[in-house]
Amino acid sequence: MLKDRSTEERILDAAKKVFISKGMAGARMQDIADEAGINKALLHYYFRSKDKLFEVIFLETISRFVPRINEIMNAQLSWKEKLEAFASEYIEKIIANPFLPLFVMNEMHKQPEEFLKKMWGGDRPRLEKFIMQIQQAIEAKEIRPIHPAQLIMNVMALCIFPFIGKPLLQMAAGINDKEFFNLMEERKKLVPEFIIQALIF
Amino acid sequence: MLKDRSTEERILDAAKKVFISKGMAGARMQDIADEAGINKALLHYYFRSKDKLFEVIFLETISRFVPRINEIMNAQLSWKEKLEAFASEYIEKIIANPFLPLFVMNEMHKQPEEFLKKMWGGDRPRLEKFIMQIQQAIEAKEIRPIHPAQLIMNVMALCIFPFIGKPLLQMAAGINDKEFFNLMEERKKLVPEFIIQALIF
DNA sequence: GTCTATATTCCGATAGAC
DNA sequence: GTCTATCGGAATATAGAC
Repeated sequence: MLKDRSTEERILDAAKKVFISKGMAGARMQDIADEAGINKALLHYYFRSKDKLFEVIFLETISRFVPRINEIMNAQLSWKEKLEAFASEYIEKIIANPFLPLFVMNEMHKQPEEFLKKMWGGDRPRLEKFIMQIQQAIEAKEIRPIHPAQLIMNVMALCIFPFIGKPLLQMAAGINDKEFFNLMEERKKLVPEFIIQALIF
Repeated sequence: MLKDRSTEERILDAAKKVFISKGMAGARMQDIADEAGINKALLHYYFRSKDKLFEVIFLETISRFVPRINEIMNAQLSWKEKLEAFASEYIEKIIANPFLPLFVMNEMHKQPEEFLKKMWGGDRPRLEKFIMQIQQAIEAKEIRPIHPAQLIMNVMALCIFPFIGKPLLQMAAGINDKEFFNLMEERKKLVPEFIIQALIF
């Protein structure tokens, strides 16, 4: 807790930490106040309600993750390069924010309709160009036939799931935190390789 | 709500539905009472507290999913057949209980220590045999070298994640509920194929 | 802006009639 | 066993002093 940071900034950092680790329903305003080193009343002074505070955190958080998808998927890159860039960058990001995927998935399930509008207000992921590249690679007999949606699911699953299922995986595979971290680092290269091997003849 | 089902049974069904869709923290005893068609007091009559009721639901739920892992992974099957059996059976099960993965992942993250003890009290997943088969296949140059833990992550990710990330995937890939269901059916065969193709030379 | 104290609402749990 | 009514605590939110 640095003294020179503004109170509002400290609240936002504290709220992000608490909301992401406990979820909206599990988070307590007292937890956030303690984490920020202030009292509850100040939270309401800066942000009217818990709902408002949550909304700020939520939108700010996902806005740091969405735009880069479009940058990668619409760049002048081959489908292989896009897979490599996506896996590498997003696994890297999630390593730095390991609780974020479960948080986002939870809130997406709870607020399906209005969430979508706010999350991608004019900022929907645009995968058409990538999908066309895949379809062309299929027609050119470069890769096996696959529904583009299945491929997208596989990419997201392989990048995101290990962080959501970490406890399950640690139990099933018998690995500790350090080993888990090393495996995640390795996945930045392993995931695109795995996918490309599955696709090509 | 069938009249001839016992009150305890109705409560358990209602609690399962509410807990799985809202999580422990988000679920209300009133919600469960309404869903079961009774009042709150009866919940406490049958199960002392919310915690106790949740524990019953949680253990009963996962116990229907864990043992089958050991059955498959220790059967007299090749590593390919085990992958096919696991993917097919678990995707099938999750299609019938689509909200269950997110529920289980959430509660695993919240109760890491005691969760593990209860979840696998003498019933840990035993993947040693499968792991040895993979290592032997690697040594025999049948498949590419891969850390067994990475393979296990990939299998679980490809089977489980689509249900957790459904809203995200529907947004990214632009698919509706009916199309999503069809894709999940297709995955029972697609996932093992995808993995095997990625593994073999 | 920041605090203490308090109001208000919500929710799990219990008491007691039937 | 099942209900209504209510308690008691916890959590969000507000009032008001400084």
